[in-house]
Amino acid sequence: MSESDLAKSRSFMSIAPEMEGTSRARRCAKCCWNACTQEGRATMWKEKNHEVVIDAEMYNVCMSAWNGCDDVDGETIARRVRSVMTRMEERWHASRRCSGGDDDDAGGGGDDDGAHRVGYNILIDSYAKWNDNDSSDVVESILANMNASADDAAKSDDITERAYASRIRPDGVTYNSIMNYHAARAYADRGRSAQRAEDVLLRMSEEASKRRRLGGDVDGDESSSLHLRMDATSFNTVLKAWGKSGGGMNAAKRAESVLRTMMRLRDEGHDDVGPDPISFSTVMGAYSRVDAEDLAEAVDRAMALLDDLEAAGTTTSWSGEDVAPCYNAAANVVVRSGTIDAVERIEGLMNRMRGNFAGARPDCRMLTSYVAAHVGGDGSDDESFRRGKGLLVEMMTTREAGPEIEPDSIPFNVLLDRVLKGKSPNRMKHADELMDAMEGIGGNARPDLTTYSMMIGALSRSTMEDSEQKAVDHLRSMLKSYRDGYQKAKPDSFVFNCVIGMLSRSKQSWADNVIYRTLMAMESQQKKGNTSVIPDTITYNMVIGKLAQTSPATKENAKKVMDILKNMENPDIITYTNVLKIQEKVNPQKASDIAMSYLERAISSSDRVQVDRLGFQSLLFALSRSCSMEHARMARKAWEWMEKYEKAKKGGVLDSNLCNLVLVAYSKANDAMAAEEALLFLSERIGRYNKGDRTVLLPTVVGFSATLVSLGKANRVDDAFRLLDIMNVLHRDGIPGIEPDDGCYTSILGPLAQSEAANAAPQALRVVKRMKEDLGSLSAAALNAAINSCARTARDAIAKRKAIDIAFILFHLGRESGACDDITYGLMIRTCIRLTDDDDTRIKLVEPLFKLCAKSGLVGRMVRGEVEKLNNGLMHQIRVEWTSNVKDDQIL
DNA sequence: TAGGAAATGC
Repeated sequence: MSESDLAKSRSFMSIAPEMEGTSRARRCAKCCWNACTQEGRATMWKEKNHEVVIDAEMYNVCMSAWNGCDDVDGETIARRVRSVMTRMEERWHASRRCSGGDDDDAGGGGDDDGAHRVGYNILIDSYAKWNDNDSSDVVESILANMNASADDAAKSDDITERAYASRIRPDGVTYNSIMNYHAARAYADRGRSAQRAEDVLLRMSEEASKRRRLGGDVDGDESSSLHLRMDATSFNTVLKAWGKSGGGMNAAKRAESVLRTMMRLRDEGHDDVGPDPISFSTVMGAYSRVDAEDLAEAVDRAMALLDDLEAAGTTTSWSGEDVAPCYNAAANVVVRSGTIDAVERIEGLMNRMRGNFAGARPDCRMLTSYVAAHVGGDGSDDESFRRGKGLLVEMMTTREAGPEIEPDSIPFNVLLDRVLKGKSPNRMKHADELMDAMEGIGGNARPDLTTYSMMIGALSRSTMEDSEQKAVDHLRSMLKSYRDGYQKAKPDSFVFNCVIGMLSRSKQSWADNVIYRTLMAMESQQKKGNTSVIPDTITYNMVIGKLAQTSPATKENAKKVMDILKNMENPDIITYTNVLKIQEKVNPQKASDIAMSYLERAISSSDRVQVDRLGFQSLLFALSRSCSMEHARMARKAWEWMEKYEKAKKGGVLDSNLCNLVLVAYSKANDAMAAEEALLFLSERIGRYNKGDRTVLLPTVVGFSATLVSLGKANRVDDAFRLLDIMNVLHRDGIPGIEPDDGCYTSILGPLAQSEAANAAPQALRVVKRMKEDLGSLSAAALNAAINSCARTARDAIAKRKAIDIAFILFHLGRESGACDDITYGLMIRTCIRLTDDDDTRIKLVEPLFKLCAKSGLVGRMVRGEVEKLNNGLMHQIRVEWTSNVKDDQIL
């Protein structure tokens, strides 16, 4: 930055306070920002030339400009203001250090103003705009530091230091800003922040009397800074805090008692803390936010407050305009109370206002309550809708002397809200009529963002067949209205998302095309600088949801989904639910990796848990499809984490089906420890159940089956039997869905057959025998799995001989139960072929099997395949039998 | 430094 640039910035900044309007405020802020961030270089330049100095005032103007920007979010404002302040402080401290004795440099720190209370006041004010962030301690420490610095500097013998003390000492604005900070945070914290605001008021009062006692001696000749005066604003800010606190009747009464303190102080002669109309309307606002059952009492309190207002009005110069908000607030309490005579009471209020304050007349806000009183609380019948609409149109229609009440969309929107929430079958027709009326009146009464949001929102909830067409039409007229310069119709992400959501659910053939065009329109709004239209998490979720829905799932779509995910700022659980939905079909291993990393983050982050039922299910499901032990362990960890969280919160995420998924994950894992850990998980739960905890969630037969799979894999048949015993006990105890079925036995037998254990065949026989005992019959699946285990395991001749015996025992057990199918014969033949070494023995075993098979009409593909493996001679013999016994269609 | 309005996604 050159000298002239800096000079330009300076002169620009000097006119900044007169500037209004967002874009100009921003431009100014940007200019100041540039000036201040370039300040390091400017200082170097200054040191050479002894000329250009960015002084405290320039910093203050810069901070004030940022603080005044209303089209950036509060966090940005607070960070920018703080950043300017930090530079200013650094600069100030540096110049104080070098001014100590080195007067070589005439342009050095000595002539610098240094930090000023105005800057800190702005800083505190900017923190109040940063929502969802607790800066209470930061803000309080700014105040404490200002006081400490001032006290410190005031003790100095140096006159410059003492002047600094007077510049930095907190003033009334500082204290009011601190209270305003707490008031801004008070929303629904049930009075904690309001109490803090009130505490600050008390401290302010103590500080004011302390300074009065000290008189003008502390800060030398700059004694004006010792004046600290409380004013009505200080008290009103505390009233606001109680009103916003969400503390219901108690908070409203606290507010009223502060108001009564103001009246007492006024009566004692402290005129500048006497209540003004704002005080009264704020307290009445607090009464309008009490719980439903307290509203009747709230109406009485509001009326009593009006008595006090009117009494005070006789000795003040309040105009009708000043007090109108109080009557409006009272009318609002009346409407909320839902009292039957609301219309009459509001008419009474209007008369009362006119009678007590000359020139007072009802305004748009009063009209809003009046119309709301006409249509009542629980929706409206056709008659009261017409009356309400007629009233609005009449009052806002221009006559010779202009309209009775300035056209405004808000009372229309209130009526529209009631109509849309009402039960009249004509409500959509009424809504359209109302929008036409708004259009007809024109100006500020034209449909605005709220109107369109309500209409489009209502359409997206309705089942009308052409609702998506209507919503699209509304969005179009909104865009046109905004394009024509109507700022109140500035679209935001909500209306776009709502329409896109409807279209993505639509069955209309044109919907996909219009989704695309709507996204384009969204992008174009963004490009034109409409900052309230940003594709957000919900937008992306709908797009991802749509991609994940397409069937069959393709790799291309999965990749698109992953690209979107990568670029998303705040993917949430719904995003991941959709991402997993498509990845599971395309690449299950990747799906479980994604689930793993999401859960790792969720578990380790200190933030509030953001996992809902559906999301948790898809996360566990993804993990349960993996073969990795790490994933199984994560499934268990996530379950236990969620269980702990639910215990504290009484949520409803977990159920038996989700519990099953943990055990399924272990059953898939290829790891020696899997069975052990699955049992541990299970026995911990059963142990709790046995100790009398009836709330513990147990898996169903699905989860137990999965555990039996793990045990089968590990060849732990005795443990499997114990588990079956436990299932029977629990079943008899009345736990639903836990009785062992034939699938349980198959679960043990299947992996047993896959295992390479030498004793697999006798183990399988034990299981089959137990199955027959327990259930009275066998299933083909179980039987086949057992026979299969005979074929795979035997190594030496004796073991082979034994395995064949077992296979035939199994076969006969199967025949007793009528459980043999074509696969059974195939497996038997395969077993015989594999476990015999000479053709004689082989044919001796296979031939009767085959005959039996053919006789039962069970020659299938597998039998055919096995028989073809026999050498030619044998093949021939069997073929003779085959062709004489088997019909063609059975061969195929 | 007060006061009247709306809402989307698995």
